[in-house]
Amino acid sequence: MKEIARQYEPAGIEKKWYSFWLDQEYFHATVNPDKKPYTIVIPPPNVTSVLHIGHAFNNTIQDMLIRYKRKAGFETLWMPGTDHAGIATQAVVERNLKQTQAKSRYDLGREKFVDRIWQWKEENGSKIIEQLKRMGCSCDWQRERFTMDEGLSRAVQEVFIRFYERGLIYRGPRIVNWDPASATALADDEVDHVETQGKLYHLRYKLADSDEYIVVATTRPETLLGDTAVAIAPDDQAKLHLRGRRVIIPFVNRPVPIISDEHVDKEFGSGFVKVTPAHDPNDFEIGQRHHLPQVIVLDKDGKVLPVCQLFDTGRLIDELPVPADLAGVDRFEARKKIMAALELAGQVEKIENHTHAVGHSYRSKVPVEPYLSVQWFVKMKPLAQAALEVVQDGRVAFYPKERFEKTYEHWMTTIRDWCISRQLWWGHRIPVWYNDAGEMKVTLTDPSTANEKWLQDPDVLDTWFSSQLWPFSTLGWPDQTAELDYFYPTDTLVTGPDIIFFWVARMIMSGMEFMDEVPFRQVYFNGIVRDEQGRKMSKSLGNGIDPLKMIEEYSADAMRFTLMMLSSEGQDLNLGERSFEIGRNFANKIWNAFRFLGLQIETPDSNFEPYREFLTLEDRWILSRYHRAIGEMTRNLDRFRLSEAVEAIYHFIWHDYCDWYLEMIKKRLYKAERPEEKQAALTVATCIMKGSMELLHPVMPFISEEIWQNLKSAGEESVVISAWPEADSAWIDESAEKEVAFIQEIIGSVRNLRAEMNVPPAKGLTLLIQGEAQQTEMVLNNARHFSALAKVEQLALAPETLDRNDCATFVRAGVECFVPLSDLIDRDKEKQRLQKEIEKFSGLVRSAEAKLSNEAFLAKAPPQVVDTEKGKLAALKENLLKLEQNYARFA
RNA sequence: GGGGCGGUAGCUCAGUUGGUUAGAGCGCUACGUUGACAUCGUAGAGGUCGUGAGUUCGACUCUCUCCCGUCCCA
Repeated sequence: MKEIARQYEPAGIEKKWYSFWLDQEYFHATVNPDKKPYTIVIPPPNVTSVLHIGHAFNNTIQDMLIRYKRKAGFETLWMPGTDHAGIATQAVVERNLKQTQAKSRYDLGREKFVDRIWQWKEENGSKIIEQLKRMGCSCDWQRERFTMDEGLSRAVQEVFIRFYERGLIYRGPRIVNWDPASATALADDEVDHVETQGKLYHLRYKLADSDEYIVVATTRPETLLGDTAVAIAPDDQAKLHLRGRRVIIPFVNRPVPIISDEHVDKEFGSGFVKVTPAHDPNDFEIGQRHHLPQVIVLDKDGKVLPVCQLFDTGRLIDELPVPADLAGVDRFEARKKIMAALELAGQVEKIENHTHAVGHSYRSKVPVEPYLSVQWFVKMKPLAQAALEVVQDGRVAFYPKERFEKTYEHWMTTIRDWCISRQLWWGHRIPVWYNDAGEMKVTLTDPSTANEKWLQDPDVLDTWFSSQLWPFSTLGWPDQTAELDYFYPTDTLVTGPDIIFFWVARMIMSGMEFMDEVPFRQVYFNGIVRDEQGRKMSKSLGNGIDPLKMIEEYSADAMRFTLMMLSSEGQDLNLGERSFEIGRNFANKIWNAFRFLGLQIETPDSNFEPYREFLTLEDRWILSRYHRAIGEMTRNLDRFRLSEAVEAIYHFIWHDYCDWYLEMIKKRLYKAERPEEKQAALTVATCIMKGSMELLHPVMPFISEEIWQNLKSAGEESVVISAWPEADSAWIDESAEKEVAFIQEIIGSVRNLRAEMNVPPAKGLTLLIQGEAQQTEMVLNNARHFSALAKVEQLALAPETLDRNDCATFVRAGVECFVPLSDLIDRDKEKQRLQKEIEKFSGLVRSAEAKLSNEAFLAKAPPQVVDTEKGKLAALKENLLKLEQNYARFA
């Protein structure tokens, strides 16, 4: 074979094979009734995103599954694409506009601004797709979709209309989570609760008809502008006499009633709670129960309105004046001003420190403002039932099961309606039209005529409203396409647990509603990638790892392998940059094993059948181990124990194949007596190497292809499409495995003795043995391995005349081993060594004896367990006895 | 406040029907370039399995208590 580099050089190799695969269209899936389909839809990354290590991890898992299934004979579709990401994308382009032209989106106007976002998307939106290709992802790029494609947009409009017609969508005034930074509503699950050090302000509210005052505790004094009641707990005996009386809101001097409501906790604060129905979700509900009016205090940017708006039963009935120096002031500034005024007026009782969880926008990170506004909602309860059932009965299986099923069940049973309207310009426009008469039409197209003008609802839909359709909208729905029929339901979804509600739950709901079938059969939740100290990676901490840098430094294969090796099912993984050495070193190891073969091979041949009669112990052993590795790898892939699958191939290649097998065949390769002996070893070695590349391919696609191509036979094309190996029990050879394990143990002991007695590695040794014929023969038959692996130059039965006093000794499985060391032996050291061995064995003997002398154990443990224990004890005792004899003789 | 998850070697983690001499990788120590590989080889040190109790002949494994960490929900 040609020259092979001493070190694996991945850069050129990765590029070469990826474009080969694309040319061959291996990743393109077609409707093929002769094969079973296997489908994964990618969690569409935002168009704004660049590949981070979390993406790399998530997509490595998907690629591993897809490549495995492709080799296992399925028609595999990995559907790729990107998400338009409403707020994020709009924010990026807005910022950009501001920086380059110092303009706002309002300066441009809606149409021009949206054009501009499209332009930005065309220029920048496929960055992450190119990065996925660098990783080796085998997506069907010909089918790539975008959530604002024409087809997917049609699916969104269609779903909105159908939901509306089924009475599942409604519009109304509600308290929503308002993001003042982006001036839009958010869904409940787009709010992060952040533990915040705040204050609890105790304020004096005067009673209307006396000079007495009560003390109200609040975390948000600025909302007192919108108070319409003060509430106490219904069981608060000390305060009940005040119910029905009126108090004066300080600062604005407006009288409001004292009511009682079960929401109030009499133990919290002072037991008096101010009620601000337009600016707090709980207060909103209290207001509903007591028919309180609502006062809107803040505008869409979180600033105090010039005049507050008083609503009653949904209608604006009055306007309340606001002190001039507060109008237009930001909510947090307003808090300071109001508190300063109250201090002056002597209406502050006290201020305490108070830690509480404050809702923050997951996008803009500012505190969310509960805000009364008119929004569109989807009723969740009717959809949740079916979605809950399919998970409970296993039609959708979660991995790991326990952990996320509980989370999912809890959410599904306490689910609240979903606010889907967003006050943004980038996204799917709500297909609703209004005329001057205040009438409303829900329809796909503009109903305007020459004499009647209809205006479309200005809002767009929540991004998740379109991504919830991803598993079927990408396959052509609402059209009944052949793809939809063939590939839906998809098989496996791989995603992070952080979007179980945002996305996973909603896909299940909409899948059940519109397809009458689950969107996927399995959901694998991957863990979160953290830094070495277990912290989340973030821009602000600067502890992120750039996957592309890792690919350049260590190779894509190395990155993929490392991620998979270090992650156990659903568990977070902690990672430092040096972790990727694991994958790089492994690739290099494989490369050199291949290089070793290459130096021996003229033309690669992995068919060892013609040499079957020349197969030796180690050949039978490695074939047996190989078939076990196939079984283990396959089983673990099938049950999503991906790190265990990867570990199986790692251990097999590195330790079984390289450490032992290749070392054991060297003599045959270099000094075979007959050419067939060499050929037998070489073809078995080649066969196993090639097979290992098949197993390795899902996780390390590039190096496996490179090596496989060098070992393939005529007519074979690519490891991408060659058949997944099958574990064949005919090749499992128990006796070969036992025999090799036995000689491995003795070789290990000789090496250990060499190290402990400071015998130089280069010095040959003599090994003399004594024991049962069956065992000693096994050792003698493998003299060539002792010579190659432990530099034992002479191996024989111990003669009667042996002077054991000159020997280092050890006992393994009943075989006594003597290594004459007359000139080298350090008697004190040897005694110490024996003493250590004796201690170890006597410990084991003691614990086994303790067990067996326990009457209860003998009576109650299963007989099989007792027998095993007895056998164990006998063997241990025998070893111990021999050790003690040797020790006695030595002294 | 409610719930989930985790606490096993210096570090990161396996240990899935209770019986193992409790494992792996990295790191560490010693030795070592014999014709694949120093991105390597050989050997070794290192753990009262968070705490306390309980169930059992037997607990890293099952039950409960508490402590610590972490995430989600209110």
